[in-house]
Amino acid sequence: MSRQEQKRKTRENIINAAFSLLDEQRSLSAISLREVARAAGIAPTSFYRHFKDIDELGLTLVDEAGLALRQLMRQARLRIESGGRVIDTSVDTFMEFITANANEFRLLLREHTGTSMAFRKAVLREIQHFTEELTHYILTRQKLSTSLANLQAEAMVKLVFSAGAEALESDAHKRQQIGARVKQQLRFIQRGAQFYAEP
Amino acid sequence: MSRQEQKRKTRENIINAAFSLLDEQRSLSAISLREVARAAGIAPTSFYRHFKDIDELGLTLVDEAGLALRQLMRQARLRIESGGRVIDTSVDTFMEFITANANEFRLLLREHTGTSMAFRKAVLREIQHFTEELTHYILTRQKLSTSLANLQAEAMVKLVFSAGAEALESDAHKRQQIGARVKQQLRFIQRGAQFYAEP
DNA sequence: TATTTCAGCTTACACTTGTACGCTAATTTA
DNA sequence: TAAATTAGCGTACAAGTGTAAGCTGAAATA
Repeated sequence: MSRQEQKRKTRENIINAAFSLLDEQRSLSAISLREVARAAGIAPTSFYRHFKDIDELGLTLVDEAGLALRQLMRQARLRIESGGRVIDTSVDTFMEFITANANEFRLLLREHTGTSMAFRKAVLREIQHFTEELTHYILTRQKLSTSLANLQAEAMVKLVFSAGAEALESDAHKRQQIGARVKQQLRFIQRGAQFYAEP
Repeated sequence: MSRQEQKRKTRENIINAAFSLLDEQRSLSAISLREVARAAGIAPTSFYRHFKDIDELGLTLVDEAGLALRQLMRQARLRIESGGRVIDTSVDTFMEFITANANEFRLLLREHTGTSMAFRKAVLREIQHFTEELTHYILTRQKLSTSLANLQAEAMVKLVFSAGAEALESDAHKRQQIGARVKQQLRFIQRGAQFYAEP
């Protein structure tokens, strides 16, 4: 096996090992370099061949999670364009996402309010990206000013993420209830924003 | 000084010391018993005379922060009853609260998505209490079913807390903007819920 | 083929952590 | 006053941490 190839593979092992450690009980700041190395099957000091810090690994993980989030958005868009109702389809897709990518989403949630400014900013960037896309989408669907659309999008994203956080620690049944509730709440916002748009 | 009195005082020192350590960079799970003891001016082992665990201290801190939150609610109610506009007054009061009690609010925010199930549940209880009170209040002001009022209250609380999180790391100017935004978003929800109430 | 590069290893060190154990001195109780 | 209680302390230990230093063997390069 080529050297490059091997290195890339080990790096991937480290990343996967780290994600596997980020369950309900561990945050980024609570996993140690040695622990990650152990889970990745390498010596502690070999870690440095791939990342300067454990913080550098952390930022990489946030980026990866953000990537997954963007894939989610793309999927939701596709489903909507092939005839789904906007709110229902979006929420359903989101709920599927956090089921399939629990640790990635948990990472984003936790580090959003976490102890590292760098991590918080990294997560915020992902969320803002999410919000911007939604703003743009709203503008194509409702007759609203940009600023109203942005307010609406921001509120919606916050509610959806907040519902996602709840769903993350619920079983399938409860999760469906949460989904139904947030859908209704999103409709409140949609109607309300529309109201303020009219002269 | 009486023994009881002295003990209560030391306990308070421990609690204050812990709060002072919970700044932007530290979460409950990241402060060590020894650190708290050091900051409180006692020997590490003396800590055990007051708390079984550092987790027991953590729950105490969450309770204290929740208490502060309830005081905030009472103050908002008073201001509204003496003639303030509901949404504006509530948001303004909330923003004052997180300015004056930054570390307490930060604790609630962090542990809400934190690594300890016990802490998450403790915080959730406080937020639910908040939501219930708001639901009740909405019912006295708007003509809505209980379930619609509850949906509305839940959405509002989530947006306010979310805005609080943002405000926590902003200066006074930005904080005011955040306040203005969330006020508008709350009006969306209010209008939207009202819409769905009509036959 | 001879040389250089470098991913991964072992060893080592100085720290920090939680907490068990037993002592002291002052307050409380009898 | 004599005895009991107890808040707080000092010492000690095992376990974990990050990371510096230097080695090895195989792949890449010349």
